[in-house]
Amino acid sequence: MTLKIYNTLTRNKDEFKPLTAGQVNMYVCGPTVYDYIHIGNARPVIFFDVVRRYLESIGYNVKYVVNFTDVDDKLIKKAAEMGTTVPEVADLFVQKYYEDTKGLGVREATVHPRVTQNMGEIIAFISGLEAKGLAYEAGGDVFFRTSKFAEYGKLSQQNLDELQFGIRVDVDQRKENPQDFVLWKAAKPGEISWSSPWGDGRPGWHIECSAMVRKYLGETIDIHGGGQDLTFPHHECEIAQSEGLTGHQMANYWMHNGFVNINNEKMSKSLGNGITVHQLLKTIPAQVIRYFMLSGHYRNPLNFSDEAVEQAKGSLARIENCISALKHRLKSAAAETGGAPAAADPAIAAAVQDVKAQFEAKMNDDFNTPDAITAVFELVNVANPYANREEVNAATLELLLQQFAAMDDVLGILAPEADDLLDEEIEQLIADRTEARKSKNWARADEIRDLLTERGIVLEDTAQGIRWRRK
RNA sequence: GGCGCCAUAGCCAAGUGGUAAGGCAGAGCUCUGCAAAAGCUUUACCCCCAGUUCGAGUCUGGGUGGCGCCUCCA
Repeated sequence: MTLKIYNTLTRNKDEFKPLTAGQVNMYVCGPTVYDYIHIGNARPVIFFDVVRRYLESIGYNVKYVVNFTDVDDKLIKKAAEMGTTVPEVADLFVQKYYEDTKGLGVREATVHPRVTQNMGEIIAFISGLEAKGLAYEAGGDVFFRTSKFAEYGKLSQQNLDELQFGIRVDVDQRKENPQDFVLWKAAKPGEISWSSPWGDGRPGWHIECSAMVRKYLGETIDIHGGGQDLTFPHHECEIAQSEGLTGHQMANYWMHNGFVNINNEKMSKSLGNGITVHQLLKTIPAQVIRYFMLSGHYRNPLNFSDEAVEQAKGSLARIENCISALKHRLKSAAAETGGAPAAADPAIAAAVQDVKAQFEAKMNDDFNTPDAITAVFELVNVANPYANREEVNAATLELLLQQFAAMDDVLGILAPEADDLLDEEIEQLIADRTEARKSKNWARADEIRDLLTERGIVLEDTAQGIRWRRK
């Protein structure tokens, strides 16, 4: 079974073939660290984390690079507002990025390079472009000469004659062509700057990714990803720079995720409806956020709302209850079988194989996470009836649990193994309730159950004794 | 103006031309001391109009509605 990836470059689901067998080099455009990351930023963060996890799960060694843009106009503005320096703003929000993404269960990238720590490579890159006639200097700024790169526009399939340049930002009159873009910006008085052959200044936005991709991953990489808004101009410009300089294709597969709307509206500063991950994690478990993000296909728009969160919670509860039931049965099953290991139930084993195959087939189909989640529910639909049987065996329970774990290793939607130690007081209350129930003292039993509910512990009476879980 | 995306049940969301997955919510039932969890049952003329086809949610054309990008927004 082969992995297919929708490639923005070809507008087609292409079969994935890595440059080097068993190895995937992948770059995703990271945040500009001038503020907390918001729910929109969280989508590529979570989605590409899942891409990376899936590639690893099917045996690839993945080198995953996510950059930080730690100097630009927004940082300069923020530093002025906060009465501090650009590096301090950057350090603060890089730190917050790590905290928030860790909170979302995201595995750290192989490398998180920062623009300001790669200034030599960036300047060398621009010099290389200049030497090839692909860049020109004008008053301390350096621009990319798009007229010298015939394929400019191939990623976004834009017809340059039809583009309306300057629709949002006035065209700099020093440009030879309006579509030329800046590689190096001369510093204004007092601005943070680095010295260069063109005077003091700082890099333009696009050049950092070209320079860091080349440095950390090579001239041609396997996968380059980011939000769909980056297709043009950002990724288009990266291609122009990198392919202009090296003469080699920059990335074989270009992936772009869709946007997150909030209550069916575009998230924007003017609407004031931005939500940071930092805020979100205070009230919503990370697993619920991940489930929500993965419940839609990554290229489709996704609408965030209270209702969507509630639905994600409810859906996850079904999976978690199932796993909780399996674990509970496993405890008593281990005691019942008394050491004689039984083989897994063949019908269940076959069903588990089907689920495994379904999960992989869906992930192989351009990372169809909504359908992959359906495979998880198919397993729930197999596991629940089994967990309700009078007789179970440990091997089957373990097989089911392993398959849940394997899928969750990719999706990361289940809460990590909680510390099952209850305080003595709570243990005692549960024991008291069991006594009360034996003597049919229902009032006392219900009283204790209510007490525990208030403490966030849900009790479930089963044929195999009390099962409890944290709410 | 150009390029591109989307439209499936109350909600979310898949769907390779061959009788429309899955989840949430709702209703009823079973189990339970009562619950919870679980199980069973239950809900779609796939935005509209043409066309191609033995057969269209799926392909083509035309509408309608929503959205993204067009130089620093994921």
